[in-house]
Amino acid sequence: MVGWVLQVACDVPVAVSAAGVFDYAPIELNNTPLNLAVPEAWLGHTVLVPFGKQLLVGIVMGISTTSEVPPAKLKPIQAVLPFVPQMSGHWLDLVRFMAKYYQRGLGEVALPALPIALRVAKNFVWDQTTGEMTLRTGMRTWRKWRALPPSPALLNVGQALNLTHAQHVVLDDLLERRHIDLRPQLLFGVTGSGKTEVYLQYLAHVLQDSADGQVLILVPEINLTPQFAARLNARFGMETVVTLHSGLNESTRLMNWWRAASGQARVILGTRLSVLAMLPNLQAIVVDEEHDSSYRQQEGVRYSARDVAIYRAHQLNIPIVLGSATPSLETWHNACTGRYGLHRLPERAVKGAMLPEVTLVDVQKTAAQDGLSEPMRRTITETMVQHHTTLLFQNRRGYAPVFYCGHCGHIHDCPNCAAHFVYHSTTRHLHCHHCGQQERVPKTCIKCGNADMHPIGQGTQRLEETAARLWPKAIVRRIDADSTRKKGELEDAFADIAAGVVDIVIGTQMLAKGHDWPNLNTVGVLDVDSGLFAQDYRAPERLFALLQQVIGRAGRGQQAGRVLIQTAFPEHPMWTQVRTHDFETFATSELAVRQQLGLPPFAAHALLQVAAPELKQALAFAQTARELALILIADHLEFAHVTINAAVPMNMMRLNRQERAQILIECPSRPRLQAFLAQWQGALVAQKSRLMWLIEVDPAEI
DNA sequence: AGCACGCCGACT
DNA sequence: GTCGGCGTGCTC
Repeated sequence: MVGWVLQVACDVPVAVSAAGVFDYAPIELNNTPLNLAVPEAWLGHTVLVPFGKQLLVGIVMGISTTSEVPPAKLKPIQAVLPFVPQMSGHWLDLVRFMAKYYQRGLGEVALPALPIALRVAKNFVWDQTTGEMTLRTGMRTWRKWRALPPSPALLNVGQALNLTHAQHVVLDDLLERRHIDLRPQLLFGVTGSGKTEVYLQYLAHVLQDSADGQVLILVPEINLTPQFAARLNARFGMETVVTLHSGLNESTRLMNWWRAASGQARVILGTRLSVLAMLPNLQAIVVDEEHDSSYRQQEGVRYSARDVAIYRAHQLNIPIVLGSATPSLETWHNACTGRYGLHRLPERAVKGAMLPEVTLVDVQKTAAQDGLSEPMRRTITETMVQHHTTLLFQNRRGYAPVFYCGHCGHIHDCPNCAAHFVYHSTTRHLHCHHCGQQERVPKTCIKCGNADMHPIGQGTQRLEETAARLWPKAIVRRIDADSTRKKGELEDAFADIAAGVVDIVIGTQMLAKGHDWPNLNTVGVLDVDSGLFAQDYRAPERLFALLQQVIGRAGRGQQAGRVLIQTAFPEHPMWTQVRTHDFETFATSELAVRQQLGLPPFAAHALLQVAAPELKQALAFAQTARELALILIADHLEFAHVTINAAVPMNMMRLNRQERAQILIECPSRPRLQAFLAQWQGALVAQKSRLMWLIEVDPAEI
């Protein structure tokens, strides 16, 4: 018997093993130089292990000379996987940190970081002729790439754009600080101020510093910003750059991940999942649009890719740049207090381009017919006459958000969720936007049998219909999640808009991000009033950011842009800062409110979420959890400032036939909250409840 | 989470 | 007589 064991992380829930690792006996295997004499060499290797009746992929997180498990129960590992690069010690530390911070098992964090093809044990097969282990997909491409050295970066400075004075100042400052000031650096630049060019030239310098260094660029959604990838390819070379996002097919994703993890690719452009990629020689990180909610993983481990990126940079002692026109209040607070560096780009980079003029249209005074007020219609017509493009922002897809019986007043709701059905004219069906349920439109009311059924309210489809009716000659394009299901459709629409051939673009927030359309000089904002009064404390922050992004699409070319916002509440204080593009005043007043109420960033939050077929079951478990928490607090002096709120039904109480309840936990000190959560988690696991529950750290919504 | 075992209703 | 429903229990 060998005197030590391998601690292997497998993707099983915390309820199975709080630590998330399982002990296995190492054995001598063919086809691997790993042996029993050098235990440390096994660390970070991806292995195949028997687990119950199944075979799982796991990662060796540690080695130990002792084990809680009786030796007779220890199983031997089955194989060391030959295609997966050995994970670095830094990467293993990152996984340990995340597991601890987000209260999850090591395997739940570590395995989702691998491409799907590598997580499934069945994908690994023994080649009968050679006796070697092979992968079901991607072997040919892998053989092509594996022997290649790190790709050289082209660093074609000839392609670099000329910087404005302000961009120069920021770039020089960032470059100067990159070895001496490793605080995260916030690049606070208005829309159209040329943040991207600053990132590119900054990263070019970082890549010049070392022959095999890597840089990571995080973006919220790659599909919406294909220009970014094209620009990186042009600047650094196709061989140098890889993209990592969930839209890639499995084999491309596998290969791109492998090229990043082996150190071959030098520039990694990716969405939130790429922050977990193994990058053996990472030298700098850029997080573009750092405030964007897409950085939050909503399934599995609920991490914030931005926060993980900041940890990663700190851990490696490398610089990180966060960019935004509307930073998150956490980030802004850190910049104001000096924990982060702050760099400003207050003006647009295109010569003469100004931030657009913003006008409010009071729809209480000027009634909006079919959602469009008279001033809005006139402005659209004027814009068309000038051969420019109007963007109408309607942040609600479908035809109408409510399907209503005029006789009895019944509203048709989704049977699975606590949500109204949305009427879609394209499919002539009622859709649930939460669970995907679709139903035929009932001919008569299901409640009273009357045939007086009609859609109420406005979505993008209805607006598209209205626009086509009011401007029959106009070329109208609707862009939302429904209009762009087919591959390539979105790109085509974007190309048309960029070419300036579209008169009216109608879209949801999909349109708000990152596009540069010089011919677009009018933006109409419809129907955002609900955001002014939402109950979530982050709602004003989100609305302000969204409005700035949308407004920022106007007037990026030579012509001045203009923005019309329809509202029934023109006296609402937020409009003053929206009209003057004054993020700083907005942020200062919001932060004052947060401080007064003891909300983040002045306190740390966590949420216990429980789901069950019946609300009372969910509430009962939450109630038990609350009592366990109160006992912990009573028994531990250090938990005195942890506040446990009442167990309440969640905002979206019912989702997918599951009733949901939650408890909010607040604490002024993050380390204490962490310590509390760890103990509470243990007590909850010990309940052995079969209900679905989880702890979310730093929840986005409460 | 998977995957087994285990004990009760409608079926070739 | 069995096929299969999902309750309960285990996985180094």
